[in-house]
Amino acid sequence: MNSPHFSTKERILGAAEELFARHGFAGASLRELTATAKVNLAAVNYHFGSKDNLVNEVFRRRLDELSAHRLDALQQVLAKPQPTLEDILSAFIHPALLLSLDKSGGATFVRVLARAYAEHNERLRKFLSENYGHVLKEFAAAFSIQLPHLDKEELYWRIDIIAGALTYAMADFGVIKRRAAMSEKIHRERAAEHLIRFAAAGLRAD
Amino acid sequence: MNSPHFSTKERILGAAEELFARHGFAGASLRELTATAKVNLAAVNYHFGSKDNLVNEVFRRRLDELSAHRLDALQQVLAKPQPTLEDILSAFIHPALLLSLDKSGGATFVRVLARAYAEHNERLRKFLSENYGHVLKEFAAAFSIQLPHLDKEELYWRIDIIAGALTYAMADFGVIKRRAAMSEKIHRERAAEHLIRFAAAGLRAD
DNA sequence: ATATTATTCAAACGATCGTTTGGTTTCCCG
DNA sequence: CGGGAAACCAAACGATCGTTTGAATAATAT
Repeated sequence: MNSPHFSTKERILGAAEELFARHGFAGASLRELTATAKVNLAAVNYHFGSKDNLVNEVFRRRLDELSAHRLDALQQVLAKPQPTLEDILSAFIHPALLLSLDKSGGATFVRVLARAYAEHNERLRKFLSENYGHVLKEFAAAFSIQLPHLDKEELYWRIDIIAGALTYAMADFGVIKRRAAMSEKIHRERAAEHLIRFAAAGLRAD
Repeated sequence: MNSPHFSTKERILGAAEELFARHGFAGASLRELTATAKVNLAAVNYHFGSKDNLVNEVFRRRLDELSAHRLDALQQVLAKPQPTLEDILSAFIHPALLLSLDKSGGATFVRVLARAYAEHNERLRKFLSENYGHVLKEFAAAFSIQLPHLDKEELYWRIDIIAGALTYAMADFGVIKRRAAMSEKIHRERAAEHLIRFAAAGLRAD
C-alpha cells in the first residue's frame, strides 16, 4: 500500500485504513501513520487538512460505492411483488460481503467500519449521518412496511444494534489467519446467510 | 455512582465504568474521570497504581462473578444426558444477560465488555486471557465435542468472532433510551434466544 | 530559461495526557 | 491525647499528540 507508484494521498489513505483497523481512530498516531506510508509527518495536514478529515476521506473512498450498491440492491428487492424481510437484509449485507472479499483493502475497511460502530465518536457519527444517512433512511422505510407493529423509535434502535452486530461479525477481528481464500469466501457467504436470519428474527420480535 | 457514602475506590470504579463505556479506554481521560468521581486527580494512581491497572480492576469487579456463573451453568449443562450446542451457548449468554439487566451498573459494564472486543488492546487481552482464559477454554472444549469437524484453530476463530458479535449485540450501544424496564427485559431475553440460534448456526457451518 | 505553483521536509509549538512529588489533612489505635 | 499510618490535595514533570511554520525542492506553465 506504500508502493512508490501510489501517490502520496493514496499511500496515506492506505496506511490510515490499515492503522485505523488495527488501533482505532484515536489510537493510531499520525507519526506511526506517516512512517508506514513513507511520507513526511506534515503531509497529512497538507493533503487532508486534519486528522479528522482524513478519517472522513477514508470512509468516503469506500462508502460512496458501498452505499450505491446497497441502494441498487434495495431498489431491485422492492421491485419484487412480495419482498421479504430477508430480502431487504440481504440487500444491506450482500454488498458489504462483496466488499469484505475485495482483495485491495476491502476486508480491512470492513474492520474500520466495525470500529466506527464501537467508537461512538460524535463527530464521525455526524459525518456518516450527513453523508450516508439517507441510505439507512431508505432501508428503515423498507423495514417499516414489513414491520408495522414497530414504531419509528423502536425500529431505529433495533436497526442500529443489528447493523452494528452484523458489521462486527463480518469484520473478522480474530487474530488467527484463515488458511485458504476459497474456504474463506464460502465461510463468509454462509455466515452472511446466518446473519440475515438472525437479524430478521431480531427485527420480527414483538 | 459518586454518592458520598461510596468509598473513593468505589467512586473511581463507578466513574471509570461509565466513562470507559462512553469514550473507550484510551478516550477516557483521568482528569474527566476523577472530576466525575469527585476525587483528586492523583487518587487513581494512589489507589490503583496506574490507569492500566484501573482498567483491569474494572473488569475484575464484574468478571469474577460473571465467569463463575458461566462455569456453573456450563457444568449443569454438561451434566445433562444429551447437551446441545444451544445449551452450551445459553450457558455462555444467559449469565451475561442477567448482568445486563442488573440495576447497578451491570448494563454499563456489558458495554465496556463490548469495547474490549473492539479495541484490540494487547495488554488488556493478555490480562483477560490470563485471568479468565480458562473460562473460554472450558467452553471451547465443550463446543469441540459437539463440533468434531472443526479443528482447534478454526473453532477458536469462530468463538472469538461470535463471542464478540454476541457481546456487541447485547451491549445496547444505541443512543435511544427504551421506554419501560419491563419491556426491556422481555426484549433482551428474546434477543438472547435469537443470538443463541444465530451463533449455533454459525458454529455448525462446515 | 524563468516565474509560478505545488509538494516535501525538519523543526518547533501548544495542548493534553498519565504520572510523580511533597506537603497537608484525616483517621485510628495505643 | 498523641503519634504514626493512610488518605487527600495542588502543582509540576516528562512524554506524546495533532498541528503549524518557513525554508528547500520538484513540477508546471509561459
